[in-house]
Amino acid sequence: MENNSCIRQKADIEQMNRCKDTVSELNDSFDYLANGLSLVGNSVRLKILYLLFEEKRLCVCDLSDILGMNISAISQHLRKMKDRNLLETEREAQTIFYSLTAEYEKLLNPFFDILEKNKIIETV
Amino acid sequence: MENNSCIRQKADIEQMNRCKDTVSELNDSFDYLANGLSLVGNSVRLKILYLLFEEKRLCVCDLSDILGMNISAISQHLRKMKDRNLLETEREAQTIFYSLTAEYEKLLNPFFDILEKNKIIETV
DNA sequence: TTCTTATTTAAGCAAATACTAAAATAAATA
DNA sequence: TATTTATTTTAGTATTTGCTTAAATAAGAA
Repeated sequence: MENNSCIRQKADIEQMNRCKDTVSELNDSFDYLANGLSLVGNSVRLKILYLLFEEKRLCVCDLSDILGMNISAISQHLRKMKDRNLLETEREAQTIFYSLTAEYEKLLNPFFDILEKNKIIETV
Repeated sequence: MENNSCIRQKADIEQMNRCKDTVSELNDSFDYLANGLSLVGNSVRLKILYLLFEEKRLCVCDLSDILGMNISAISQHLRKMKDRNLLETEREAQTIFYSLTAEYEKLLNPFFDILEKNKIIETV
């Protein structure tokens, strides 16, 4: 981090300051949002989220079977998403069902739409 | 991957098969979308995307100055996003300006809205 | 209480990611 | 043509992430 003296001759000082203000103001929001999006930006977790969107609720064991992956690996993905409030759980005897939180169901809808559209295209 | 014999007694076989079909049908779409979202799910890149949303276009050097980061680091982030079509470039003499592609400007709008709302809240 | 079923947690490792530093490209100007 | 300015690329390294294996919880059934 020595090389940030690169300021162009033509650089718009006012613009630079406006941008720096935005970044420092929103710094925590950027971190928080990026962390949430990084959870969605993994194909195993995206599959889990989409399956929960379609099926409403599933348990670790279902997901392990569907995705052909170790239960422990799935459980660790679910935990991360629950910790960040993308998912919630309800227990039914020994079985713990995971589902999308209302907030993220809504937020992720545009992406689920994209996937749904692709499904139709690929089915034709 | 030995432990996926966990199928619950109560598991809904029809549901499992439906889910497996969805996953195998959409497999490439999941990978592609997750890869795109993983790019957005990094706070440095999210900042870059939001700044480009607000300012329309910026060069590596501007971003390096605004974010207080090495030009090389920023350049590598920009390249990844350009490769995946989140960003496009236009050259003006020696300076290369980056901007959001129309597609991602639209797709990321709900997230930019969240950030904008936080900005107002934090400013009050 | 012991056994089974469903799930989580902890430890360890391999692969992926982000950053630094240095060298390479590329256009404009002297 | 040589120099400056703007940017990219390459190589190396440290951190993070995702998965495996094994041990730990937790609830219901024998």
